[in-house]
Amino acid sequence: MDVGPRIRALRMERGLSLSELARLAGVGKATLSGLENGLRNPTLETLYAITAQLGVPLTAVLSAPEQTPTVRGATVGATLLEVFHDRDATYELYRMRVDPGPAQLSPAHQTGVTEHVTVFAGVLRAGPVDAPLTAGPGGYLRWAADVPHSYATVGEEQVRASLLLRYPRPSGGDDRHIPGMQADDISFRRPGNA
Amino acid sequence: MDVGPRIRALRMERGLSLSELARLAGVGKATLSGLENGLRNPTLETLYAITAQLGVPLTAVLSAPEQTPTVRGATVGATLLEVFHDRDATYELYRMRVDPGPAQLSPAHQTGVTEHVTVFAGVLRAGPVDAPLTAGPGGYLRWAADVPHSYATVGEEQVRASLLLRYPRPSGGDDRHIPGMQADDISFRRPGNA
DNA sequence: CTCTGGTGTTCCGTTTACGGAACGGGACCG
DNA sequence: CGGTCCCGTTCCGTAAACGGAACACCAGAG
Repeated sequence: MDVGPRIRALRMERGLSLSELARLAGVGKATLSGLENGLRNPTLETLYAITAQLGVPLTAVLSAPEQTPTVRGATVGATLLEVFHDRDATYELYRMRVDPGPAQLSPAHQTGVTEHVTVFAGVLRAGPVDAPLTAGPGGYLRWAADVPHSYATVGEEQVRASLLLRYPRPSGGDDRHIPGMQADDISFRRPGNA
Repeated sequence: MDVGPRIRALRMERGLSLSELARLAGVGKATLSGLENGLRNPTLETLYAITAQLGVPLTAVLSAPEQTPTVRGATVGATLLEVFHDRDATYELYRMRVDPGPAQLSPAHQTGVTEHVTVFAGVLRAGPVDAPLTAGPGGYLRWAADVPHSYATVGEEQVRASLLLRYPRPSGGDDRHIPGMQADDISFRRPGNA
């Protein structure tokens, strides 16, 4: 939630001095300085004026820290994940690459979480450690993610897939649908290949 | 940037009264009330206390207003957009549905922004208003989005597509690749159908 | 009807984020 | 050396976001 370092990094990237950015954004130098150093608690208005001038949305400086696990590549040949997440925090979309080698393990998530994987390339064997599933290109897997689970390639080909992490609905709690968005919508399945 | 309505909606979803949420979040009722009604310009600290209590990340209530056009269903048969966005704010992914009828218009975005559309179903005619492009199922379109552009169906079938909004790289500025993510990765194209 | 317990809004004194100006510190030049 | 021109930080009066209390309103109970 401390946006200071991020703001400063973005400003530096653009080769702007503090004075310049303050002038461009129409905020006081004192404000920007204090903000970058974490000495102030900016209002949305102030923060927006600055991020808009930097050309990034507010969300760029507000990483949701504990909400996005982001298990990015721990060891060599490990899985590599890229992150999307929706605004209601009910699901997160990852790009996954699994390289040949020992299986990648993922700890149990909170109860109610489900994982949906659609394979693009390669053959993936993934799911609960005691009952993994297998899918090839175009294939689709799904499992409850409240137990430890694993990902591994079958054969020597790298696997490319999408991974959808579904969190239980904040209210209600049924798992039937995401409002305005069907699971199929992001399953990357070939059209006409139900 | 007016987070009020979103906060109120989230609170309602959870069946919380204003007084309850204010107490849970440790903020004054006056603050929450004024905030929901857009009469105040909250600090990050205040906003975070509330969103944390609602169980959503800050980003859930901060739709980047003019950065995400989000032309959600203005008129009957209008386009409907669903949002993803990455954490580096270099691209945003939408699901798009275009219903038959008059073309949907979108104003120019900031310079350097490109749009990439991949059609799932139906036939789409979209692009700069003076030079639209056409694509059917599996087809792919791309154009610079710094001019007004439009979306329309060809024929009476509803169009379903993905829309990728690419913002210019903060540093560098070339359009060659998204770090760790190739355009192809999210093009929804059929594998083996370059 | 009155009373009680809840809602959300408004009043108001306190706290604090705000921007302009003043400041200290280098880099460069004469 | 002094003078100039940037940088980023600190000072300080003003504007505004803050929380607590008072308020108007409504629903149900007695």
